[in-house]
Amino acid sequence: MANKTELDSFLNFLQKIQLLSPEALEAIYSLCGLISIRKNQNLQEIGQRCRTIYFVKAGLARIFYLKDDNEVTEYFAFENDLIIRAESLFTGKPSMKAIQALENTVFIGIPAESLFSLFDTFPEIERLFRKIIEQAYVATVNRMEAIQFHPAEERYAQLMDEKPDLIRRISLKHIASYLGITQVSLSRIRAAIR
Amino acid sequence: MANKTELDSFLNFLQKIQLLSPEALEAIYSLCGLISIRKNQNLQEIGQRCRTIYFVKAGLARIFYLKDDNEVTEYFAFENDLIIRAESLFTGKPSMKAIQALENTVFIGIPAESLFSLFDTFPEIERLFRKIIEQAYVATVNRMEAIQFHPAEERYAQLMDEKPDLIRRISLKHIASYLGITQVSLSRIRAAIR
DNA sequence: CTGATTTTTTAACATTTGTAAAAGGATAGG
DNA sequence: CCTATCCTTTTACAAATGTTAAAAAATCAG
Repeated sequence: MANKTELDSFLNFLQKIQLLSPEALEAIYSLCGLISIRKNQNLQEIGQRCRTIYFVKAGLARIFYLKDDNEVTEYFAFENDLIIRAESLFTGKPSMKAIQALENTVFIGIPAESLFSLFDTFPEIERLFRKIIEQAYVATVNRMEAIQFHPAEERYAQLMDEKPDLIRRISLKHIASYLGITQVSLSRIRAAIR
Repeated sequence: MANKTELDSFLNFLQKIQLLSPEALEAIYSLCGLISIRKNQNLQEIGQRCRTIYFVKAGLARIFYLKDDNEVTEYFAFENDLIIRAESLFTGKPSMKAIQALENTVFIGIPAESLFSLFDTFPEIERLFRKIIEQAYVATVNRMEAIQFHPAEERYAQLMDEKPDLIRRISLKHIASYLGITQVSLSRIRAAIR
């Protein structure tokens, strides 16, 4: 198990979403574990049922899946981001998605079942979790809108504007698949705005 | 306020997601109201802050927004579907989206603030709501995947397969915008598979 | 029923994005 | 330092979808 200072960033992250009593914090704390994964290794493989909620303490990771033998990046998680394979966690089905470290990465992991069982004792933890999902839901609806109605060039410009880190730390092929375009197409876009 | 039989379908819908105590059901029941909207009229206008959660008791409705003066349909709600402008409800910002009745429609409405304030007394209602959002979130992630990586023709075929009702009850221009393509493009697709 | 309005289809052309293959750069391990 | 590998760009061409306009079909109101 991790010691308390190692979990500071995570517990702070949670407190900003929903203030928690010392008891609830302690209960969450006691479930947390640290997992280190080397660059390019997978934290979770495709086909596994997702039973853990992760938080990136340091490093960088992504969720990806295979579409016709091509890797498609669904999500990037930087330091202090949650990373959850929700389609599996909420449905109980095996996940068709993998979690991969794009740099040497330290994750904080919480077993989902243990966390969920805290909901009965600590409604405030269920509330925290509800708010997390609400935020993720709104973000996803907005991203869907972008993919549907903004040309790839705009989406690239916006992404670079919001997260200039991406281009420094993530290979362009991953960024392309995240944007829903091919690498060739992204190259063209980059050439056009140069 | 509505009488109990009028709310049966709604309360049944909720019970299937999360079993509720009689007290919790009664608390929800007492907040519900019925609203009838004629075909092509808006239940909620663009620019209003969303403060109500709706359920379609009878009829058919959609959420849409304007993109360069064109109406884009984000969501269709048939009988026994929830219809919520989440981006506004969860953020408190004015909604850029309208709710419109596509047929004469009877909605059940619950003031969101009143419902949310039940969360403190009835954790089971917060749980219900958490599960509703989880389902919506997973559905949205899947839809995003479809839009990103399945050609329009496949998406149309799948939609017709899952909800054959759509084509009978909804105009093709609305379906086209829901699929993220132009009406002309949808016409071509329909001509191709004929 | 009839004319007006709306919806859907068709056509021609432009633009965007994809595919495949090759070349150029960068990087890591020996 | 050198080679092998991976990443990125470029090129040429194909396919999908958008744009505009007009015709055809369906729907609606009087």
